[in-house]
Amino acid sequence: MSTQQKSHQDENKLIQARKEKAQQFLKQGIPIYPNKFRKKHDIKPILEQYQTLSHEELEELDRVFIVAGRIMALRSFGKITFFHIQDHSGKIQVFAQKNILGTEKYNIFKKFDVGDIVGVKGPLFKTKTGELTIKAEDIELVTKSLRPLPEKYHGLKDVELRYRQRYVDLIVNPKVKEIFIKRSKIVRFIRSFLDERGFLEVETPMMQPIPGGATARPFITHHNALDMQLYLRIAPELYLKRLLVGGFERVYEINRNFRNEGISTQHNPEFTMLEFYMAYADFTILMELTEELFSSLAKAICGSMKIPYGEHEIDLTPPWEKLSFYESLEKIGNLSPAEYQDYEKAKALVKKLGEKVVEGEKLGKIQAKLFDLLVEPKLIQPHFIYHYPTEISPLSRRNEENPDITDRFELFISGREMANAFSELNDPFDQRQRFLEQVKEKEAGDEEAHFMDEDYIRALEYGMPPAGGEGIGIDRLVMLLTNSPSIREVILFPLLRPTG
RNA sequence: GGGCCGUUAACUCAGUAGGUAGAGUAUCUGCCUUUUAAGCAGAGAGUCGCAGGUUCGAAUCCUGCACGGCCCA
Repeated sequence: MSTQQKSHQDENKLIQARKEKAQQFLKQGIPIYPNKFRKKHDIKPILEQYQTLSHEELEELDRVFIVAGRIMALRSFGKITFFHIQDHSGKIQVFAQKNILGTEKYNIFKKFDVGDIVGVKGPLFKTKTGELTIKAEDIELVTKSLRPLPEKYHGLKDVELRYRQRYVDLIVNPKVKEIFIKRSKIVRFIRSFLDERGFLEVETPMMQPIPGGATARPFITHHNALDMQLYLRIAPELYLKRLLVGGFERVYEINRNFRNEGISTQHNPEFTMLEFYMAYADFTILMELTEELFSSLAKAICGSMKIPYGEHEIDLTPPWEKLSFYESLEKIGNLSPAEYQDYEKAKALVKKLGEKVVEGEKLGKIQAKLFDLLVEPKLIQPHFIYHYPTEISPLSRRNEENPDITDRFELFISGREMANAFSELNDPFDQRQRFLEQVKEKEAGDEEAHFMDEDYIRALEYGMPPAGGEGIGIDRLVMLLTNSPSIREVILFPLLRPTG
């Protein structure tokens, strides 16, 4: 269906009427999309500064305010009208009176609709009910709105419409706006947290010839001029570590990753990730840094280290619980070493729990599935799970005492993975072996297995200082700090199938 | 991929043991100079998601499809 047909189809009488009204304005010489009005004041500061003043004090103030915003509610009484206008900062009531504006202006104003953007000039006063209000001496149309807004009391509830037309959601649901303001504050907090500690923010490729740094299916694209296949990145990790080789000792990047996988309340194909790398540090130092980051973030954003999430209260006060991967299988998963160390028994158990086991899958991977099924959902309060099997950690440094496990941890809160960190593997011999293992798995049919990256090996051969590195899912963090049940509530435009 | 649920006016929602499609908000008209989910009186507004089927008759029952939500994988 063409755009034109489509736009014709979703016309309705209300839109028709507004279009006709707009034509009437034009005929009267009233521009419907002028760009001449210059507002001087934001609404929120006006409310904050003058809310407490008395009637008399406001009268003595003798100040004219020039504000602009969208008409949100209109209560008309014939010769007077009350309405609210909403700008980016807040909402204030405006009082329009025929005697003050004059008949001509008042009659034009009376034709304005809820949703129109208007500019208002006038002094402040307080109504009988004590609401701080602007007494309009002038009102002009700044932008005509052609579509009716959702119902004023219930707002826009239809989840699908809210995501497809987020602009409407943002106009009518103040809580949605708050989430995205918080999201911005969270990201800004993280940046200054890292900047203060000497980290350098960098940007590395989103389009990569070899996708690396995570086990995930990539999106594939093609560059015409170079006639080459490119992948949207699944992680920035290998590029950031090349920068450690290059001599930057503390780097971070906050940006989008893309994974060609399913969509759920916790997964969007593109999502935002923080990754940071710290030379001359290891995973234990990162645990402390993570505790510090999360707890100070909660305090700054939510005002407390104890925050509500769903039916739980999450306590982010450090220090957090720490359990090794195998300890967690035993203590939280209630498994015995005999159950999770025996390949056949572990495999049978995974199948019994309803998860598939791919032929030839290694024990580490099966243990990870047991963890996902039996442990992860129970980790409501913050838990560091550390010492993951080497088989499932191809970029992590081996533990000095036991080469079958790595100096790696993941952080879980509210039953979800929030961070993944490790002492980085900087031994090019070992890294090559690990890549070769991955390539074998890829050849055996595991689409998520890592690619061999010869240039990355070459970089390690120049020498990468020992380092700790960590990735934190920003969307999930925002979900946690805004008490949002779905990742779509914290992504402005989540991916949806297009309609018709 | 599987299961369950949803889709009715611009928005929020009712609805029928199968029998002419409803309310509130919004819109339009009229009255109204301190309202704030303003009020009062009146009017207009719907391919009941789409396509088939059963039936004298389907928004309602059946099948398929689309989109979405939740849960599982």
